[in-house]
Amino acid sequence: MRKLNKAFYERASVETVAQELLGKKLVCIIDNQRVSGIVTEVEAYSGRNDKACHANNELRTARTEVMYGSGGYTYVYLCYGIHHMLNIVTNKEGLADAVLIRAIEPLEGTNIMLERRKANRLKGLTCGPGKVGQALGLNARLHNGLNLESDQIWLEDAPLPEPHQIVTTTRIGVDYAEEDALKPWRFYIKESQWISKK
DNA sequence: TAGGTGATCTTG
DNA sequence: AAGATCACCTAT
Repeated sequence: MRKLNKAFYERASVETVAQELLGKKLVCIIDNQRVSGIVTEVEAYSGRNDKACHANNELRTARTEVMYGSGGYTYVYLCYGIHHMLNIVTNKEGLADAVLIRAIEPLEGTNIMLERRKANRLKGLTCGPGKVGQALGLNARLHNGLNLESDQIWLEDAPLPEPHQIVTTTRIGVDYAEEDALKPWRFYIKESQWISKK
């Protein structure tokens, strides 16, 4: 299956890219260990008119810099001192949008993911953004700004889920974002067993 | 339902 | 230079 390319990520609508990432295959080769999974839950964040986004109000710092680059790169950051969160940078250079990968369905390398997560069953293994980062072996210092057409991490094309299989809700954990907390920018696959919260 | 955890950002 | 904040997870 072919890798999703720059044209896919550089599109102007981050909500569209977010929805279309559902069902795609995420492959990661970190520490020589190949693991993969199907994307089951995502959230869109926009650098303009979205108080929930780290790059809101054109905020430009060392951390947010990668989001201002062109689409098709990783944005990995540490949250609450513990969780390494994987985001996909979208849109053109200068426009800081990103999609948070919140859950995947484990596919290849499940033994490695179980070991990294110190778990003994697939149920609950990768349903939540912190769990995804841990299962993939991601680290904010090492894996921020990676090209998604590289051989370390990429997404492979797959058929879109039917519209009726996609559930749309508000985003998790963004209550502080006032009116933007109401944006319906979280998307997940309805019947998937790997969802952070139904 | 509370607490752990540490980088990041803002304020003084 | 210090303190508040934070796109979460796990265990009581």
